[in-house]
Amino acid sequence: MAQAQRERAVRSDSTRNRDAILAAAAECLVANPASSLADIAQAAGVGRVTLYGHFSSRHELLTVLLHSTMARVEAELASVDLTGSPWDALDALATSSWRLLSEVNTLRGVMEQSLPEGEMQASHHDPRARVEHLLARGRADGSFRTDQPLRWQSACYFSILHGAASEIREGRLTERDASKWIPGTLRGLLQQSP
Amino acid sequence: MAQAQRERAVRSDSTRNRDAILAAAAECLVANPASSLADIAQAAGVGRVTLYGHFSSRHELLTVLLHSTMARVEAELASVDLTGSPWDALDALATSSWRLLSEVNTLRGVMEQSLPEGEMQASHHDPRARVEHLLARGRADGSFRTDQPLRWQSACYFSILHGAASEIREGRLTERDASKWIPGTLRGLLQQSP
DNA sequence: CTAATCATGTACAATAGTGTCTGATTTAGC
DNA sequence: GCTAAATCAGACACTATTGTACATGATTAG
Repeated sequence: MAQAQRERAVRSDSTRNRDAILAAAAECLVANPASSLADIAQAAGVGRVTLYGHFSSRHELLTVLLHSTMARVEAELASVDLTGSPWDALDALATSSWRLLSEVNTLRGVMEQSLPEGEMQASHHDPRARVEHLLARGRADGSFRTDQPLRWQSACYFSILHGAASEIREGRLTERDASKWIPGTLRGLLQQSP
Repeated sequence: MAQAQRERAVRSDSTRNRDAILAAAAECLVANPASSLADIAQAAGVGRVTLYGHFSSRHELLTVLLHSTMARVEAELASVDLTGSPWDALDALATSSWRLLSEVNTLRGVMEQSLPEGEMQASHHDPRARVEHLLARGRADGSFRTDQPLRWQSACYFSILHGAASEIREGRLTERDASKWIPGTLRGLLQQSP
């Protein structure tokens, strides 16, 4: 078996269009979760039928998009050095990933109501696990406050990141400002109460 | 003018059904923003045509629902005593309103993508104005940290409340726990850094 | 240049939601 | 009990989206 004959290599514009479709899908769906495939195809600069040449259904497009975005997040997160103090690790993790994390979060929401029911359990590593691991370390060595459950602190962490992304989408905040205020806010969230 | 003859009073089951429809709409739309009018009518225990007897279109139902929910929020917020210390006022405001606030926030999101474009500017008082007024007072008297913009702190305030509501919807948090952890978290958000 | 691959446009069927109309039936106010 | 008001079920036209089929035109590797 194993592709007996690949008489021709994959055409270059094919992969280029495929990437354009995925990029356009991410952009459209984040802006408006109810975007149709026609909208996405138009935003990608291809015909609607071409989209079906690459993804056999809306469901498949969403699935591939979610997985590819999560893979980018994983790659980004894996490259962050978390060996320093919990505070430094927190800053590094947040500033390097808040943008992507909120995107994957939004896409996850789109899929949840696009799929019949259920499905969706975290594919690969849940980014939350990484955050909670860091939180556990900071709590263990006395850096972070421990009068609140770890799960709650994790939820607040993502709430802040997601909220910042929303503010940006609605034009009330710039990316630069978000990057500037997020670290200090997360510190306030986790430091011991006086 | 002014209803020349009201030969009959409004029938009681009519207003009862109207209320049931609004309640069901809030419940359905928060759970699934793409709920159809048929879903809502069924959840309210009435026929689909009866719904059209009360609201001439999906748009009108959403508008009335948003306004009525915001009116409840306004009433709830107006009854909160904010004259004490900024910290106490913050606790009171958050614990008495986080549930409703997140509901109105979700409905606002549903409407934004259901209306053609634009519209939607805050009807009546934006609940945010009330929060920002309190924030301004706490910043002025030195209670809250001032090394971050007021708008950012306001955004974080709503992010925490909205995030807590999301966690509850997904079953990872109970209402009791949310009420327990929210005040302490908001304090950490606003207190001076050490 | 050549030939296979891919993109394109149009057309079509199937499905789902919206909004309207009809007539029959039940309900509640007086 | 009478009567107006409100409900209900079913059917209809309209629109939008999804997914498929087919014939034609463009692109690119070799």
